[in-house]
Amino acid sequence: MKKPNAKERILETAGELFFQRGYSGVGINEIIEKAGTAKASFYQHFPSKESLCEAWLQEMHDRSTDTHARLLGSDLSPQEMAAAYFTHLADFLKAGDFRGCPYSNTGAVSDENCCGILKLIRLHKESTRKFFREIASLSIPDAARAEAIGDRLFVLYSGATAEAQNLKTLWPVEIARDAAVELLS
Amino acid sequence: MKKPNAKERILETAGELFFQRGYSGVGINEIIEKAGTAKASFYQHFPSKESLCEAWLQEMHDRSTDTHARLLGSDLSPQEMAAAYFTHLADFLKAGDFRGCPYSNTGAVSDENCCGILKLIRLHKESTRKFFREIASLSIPDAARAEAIGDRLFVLYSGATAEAQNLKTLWPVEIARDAAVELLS
DNA sequence: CACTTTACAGACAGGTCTGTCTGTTTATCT
DNA sequence: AGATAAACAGACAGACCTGTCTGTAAAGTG
Repeated sequence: MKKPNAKERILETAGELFFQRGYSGVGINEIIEKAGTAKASFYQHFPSKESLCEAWLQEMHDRSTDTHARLLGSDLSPQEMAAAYFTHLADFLKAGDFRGCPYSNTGAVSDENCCGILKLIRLHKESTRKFFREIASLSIPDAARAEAIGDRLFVLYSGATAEAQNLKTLWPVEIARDAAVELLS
Repeated sequence: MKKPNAKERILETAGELFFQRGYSGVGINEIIEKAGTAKASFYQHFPSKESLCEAWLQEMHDRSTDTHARLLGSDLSPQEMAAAYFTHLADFLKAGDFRGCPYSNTGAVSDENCCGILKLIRLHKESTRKFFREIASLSIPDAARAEAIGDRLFVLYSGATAEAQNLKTLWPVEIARDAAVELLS
């Protein structure tokens, strides 16, 4: 517990740095220095910086999948689920200096060459969209309408994250949460 | 008209490149090569790459201010104004290979050192927020409610732009436009 | 014509980046 | 103890970056 192996230390350190300063703003040298490993060790575990980024995105995606499942499996009402998820976002942003969505931020500096990264971003976004659609389907009988409302929740969530980052404030999240609760009532 | 001066050529070329590949993905050397100027000429007009970025953001902001004023001064209904603005966004994204919001994308790679850039981003975002609040105030008598609805439109607009970029598709814009029209009715 | 401004051409310095390489040290397992 | 795997340390190459510098050519103005 005190001393995980090199791969885990690299992944954890890189995650923090990528999140704080963006994928393109952090170099391998800084990562290995802060993780306390040698460069050779890094390239033994990850063939490239890009693959490290993919591992990071995948790890976060797995965690968020768990969160979605836990919320959907809870006994909260749909409105409460959505509200809890937006509150979770607010806590996340507050704790992380309003750095916004790691997926969107990474996508903003990835060209079409990084297709592995772009694929993971889309995977996560579609998964989040599906999560909101499922919430919506719990309180809206009409399936087509539920899908449309779920998509609206998704767009609200994304906009709240983006603008909280740009403006370094929490009101977009609160606005989006209120709108989401209204949409589900 | 065929041959603007060096400064304008640099600004125009840099604008296209920054938009297509992001601020951090484009170097001075490429800009001046594509603009057909010398490096010395560049540094005669712009003290740094960062100041070039600020000029670019400022230029776009001025244009969007015009668009806002024109829309607000038109004889369209509030719903039509919002719908037109989202349609404008759809056209913009389609024409630009779904590169998303230049301000948000630039902000994602700027740290707190680039305070001039960050200030312009916030300026533009607050200005867009105000634009949506004014639209909302045209169809919602209660001032406080109008402000809240305007903020929702703003968050929807931002989320639509972000997710259209991530997913390379137009449905977030259509979803947001429908939601906006509903909010204003 | 002389002068000044503007732009061109491109070398250069000093730094950062990814990724490769050589070699040493530590830990684990039989 | 001996063997094997993992991690260490760090130099190095090659590319790219911003910004500075020297010098030349063209264009407008008195």
